[in-house]
Amino acid sequence: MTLLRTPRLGDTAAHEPTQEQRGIPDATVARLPLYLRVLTTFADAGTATCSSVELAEAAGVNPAKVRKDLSHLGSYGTRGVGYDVEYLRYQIARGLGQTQTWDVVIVGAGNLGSALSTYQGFSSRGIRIAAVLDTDPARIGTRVGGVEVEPIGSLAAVVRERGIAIAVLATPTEVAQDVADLLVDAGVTSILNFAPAVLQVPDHVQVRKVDLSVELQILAYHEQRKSESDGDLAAWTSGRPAPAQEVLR
Amino acid sequence: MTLLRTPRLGDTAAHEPTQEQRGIPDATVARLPLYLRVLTTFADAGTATCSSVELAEAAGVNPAKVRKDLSHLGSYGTRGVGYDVEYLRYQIARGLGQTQTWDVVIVGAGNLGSALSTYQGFSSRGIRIAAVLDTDPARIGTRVGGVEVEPIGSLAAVVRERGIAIAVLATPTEVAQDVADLLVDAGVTSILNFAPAVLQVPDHVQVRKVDLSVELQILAYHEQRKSESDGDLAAWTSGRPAPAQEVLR
DNA sequence: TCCTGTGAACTTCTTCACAGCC
DNA sequence: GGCTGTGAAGAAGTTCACAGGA
Repeated sequence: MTLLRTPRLGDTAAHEPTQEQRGIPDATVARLPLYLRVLTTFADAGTATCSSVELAEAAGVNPAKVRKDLSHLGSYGTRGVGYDVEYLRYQIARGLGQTQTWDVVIVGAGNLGSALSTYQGFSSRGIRIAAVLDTDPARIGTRVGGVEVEPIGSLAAVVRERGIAIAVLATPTEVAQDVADLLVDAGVTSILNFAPAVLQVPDHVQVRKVDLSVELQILAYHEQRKSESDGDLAAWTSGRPAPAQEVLR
Repeated sequence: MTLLRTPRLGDTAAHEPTQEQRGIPDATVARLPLYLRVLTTFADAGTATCSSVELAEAAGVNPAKVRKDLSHLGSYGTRGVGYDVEYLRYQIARGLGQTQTWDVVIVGAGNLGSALSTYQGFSSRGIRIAAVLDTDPARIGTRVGGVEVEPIGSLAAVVRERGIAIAVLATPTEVAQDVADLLVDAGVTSILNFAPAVLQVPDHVQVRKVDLSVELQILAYHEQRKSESDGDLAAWTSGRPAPAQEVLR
């Protein structure tokens, strides 16, 4: 047995990313808002200081992960003591870009769009619903969540005048790509897509997708596995008929 | 310097996971529903066969990833040819546990709960909204998406009688933990949580969280980075005042 | 003593590249 | 020749464990 190892790439330390602040890992970015929320509850409760363990417990993650995550922002803790709640809160907010408020346009004033428009909790997280658009004349002019629904034709003007970079796509799937094209043309560079469609957009536009049925399908997969190991290991061949939900307790 | 290394765990190869079918990687499970959807559009278009490249393009992922993902289910392709659309569709559905329909209860008939109740597209993915519950007397008895809203007191009976394992938590944050406790007591073992709260549940209950503001906050973070590198590298010190959104094109 | 910050081990996921079969 | 299935490399993320400052 030889155990030869090819040399590793990525050892080109010649041009390091300069310093901190050059790119926080995706996984960390996804957790920072969670820490922020926890710190806000701490602050509301009058807690001035917290340890990584306390933060971790409240956020439901591993303490080492908290420390590693925070270390990507800088060294804002004090050894032997912990983190100053207010100071850390500010630093995370700054790292996330929450020192400014981001105006967002929602396209689609259906059930989901309306739900999002009325969602309490955006404003305290640096998000403001600046406009809601729809094509349906019956919806245009009505108010959802304090914002008047405007025709989709206003998109370009709305984006330009209100300096909007982020859009929420909450239309039916069939028109999702067309709306995405309109958004890109209007100058939007980030799209949160609730339609179960793969959007085609230029490279400079980022898309995040939230797929509600996928989430349930994932849960269903794990439920299936539970019920498989839950006694009836027996039926385990191939396309056995659906075992009826009563089996699931 | 000693360089002592604690012995490695996980070398107990004595009890290997037996075979395939023992656990599909999480990342793969999260993508299978996407493939399923693509295959359905292929089938609707009359396509009988497809390659990993075609599937990958339609799903917006890397072809190698598609093949690796599918290999976790078994060997259902034909070398030199590709995959039979119908056959693969069935195999993925089976792998995901979609040969049966999963009844789901939604708790909270507010805007979000209503939006979910009326969401078209669950049914074709093996999900059926079996019940919608709320505490508000004004909502009880009304119909959302063809289902009559029932009082939260019916939870235990509903879960038992309809054999429900999966719940959607779409209540205000303040009551989320209380409702989660009720769900667990009623026998629910999977929760899709839309409330921005970290739920405390027993080990046998799995929780997936969808946090709408977090998604927007992540997009905002990347927007911030774009605008930083977009010319004004200059202002890069510390808590500089928000640069007004006009900068963002 | 306590708790952060971090190198390094470990795990998981992604991508490459090619052997093998049609 | 074309395309799958997969070992192995590479990248990213997680966790451990401990050095070191308060």
